[in-house]
Amino acid sequence: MNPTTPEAAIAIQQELRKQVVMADDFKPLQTVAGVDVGFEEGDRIACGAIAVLRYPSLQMQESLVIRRPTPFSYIPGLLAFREVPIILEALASLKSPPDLLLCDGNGYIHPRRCGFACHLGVVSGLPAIGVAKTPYIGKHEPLGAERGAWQPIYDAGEIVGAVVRTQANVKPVYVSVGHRISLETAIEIVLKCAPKYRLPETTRQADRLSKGRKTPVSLQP
DNA sequence: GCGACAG
DNA sequence: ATCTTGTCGC
Repeated sequence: MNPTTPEAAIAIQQELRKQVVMADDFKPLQTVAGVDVGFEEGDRIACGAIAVLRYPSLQMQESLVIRRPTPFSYIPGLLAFREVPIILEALASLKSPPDLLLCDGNGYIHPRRCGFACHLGVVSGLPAIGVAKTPYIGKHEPLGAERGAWQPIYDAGEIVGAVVRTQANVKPVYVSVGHRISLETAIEIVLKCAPKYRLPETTRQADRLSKGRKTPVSLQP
């Protein structure tokens, strides 16, 4: 699972995509985890963070941060090979594995239908959802301004994900299947995890941790 | 052929 | 992703 060339990495993605399960396959959620990777010293150090929250209260249950040398530079389409290894290592150190992962980055919204969330979901075996902050591929109809509004994203005649408005009059997020979940359920969970801010609470906490911040970002100020 | 391109 | 202050608005 450690490709030396982009071609080898692409070959791995094409194998992993066959293992992606795009239907709900998990027990009632008790915990959801946000995963994020930040970088320091201008890309030399990768900082992997995981925030495990209880569901649906979204109260922090466990968090963890680890630092490792950065494998290689970012290549569009191959983000997972740069960030999945450190997250896998962090996951293995948790007291108890989360019931579902909310990833920073796309899942099925990917040129080969195997973005970060699919990749991490398959190799970890855990249910996963992709939540990206900016568009990557595909097109969609205009989106309503109210919280909860969403539109499917199409690419090559296929629905690959959805643009979802998590807060009224705020930029939407891009949601897609990672592993062991349907797009419909993924949208529902993302909305439940983002009751107050644009990004899911899981992602916000993991992001805070990966940036070395110590004080929790407020959920109820 | 010429850009665009998650984090 | 990261480099970076103040500033406009609710």
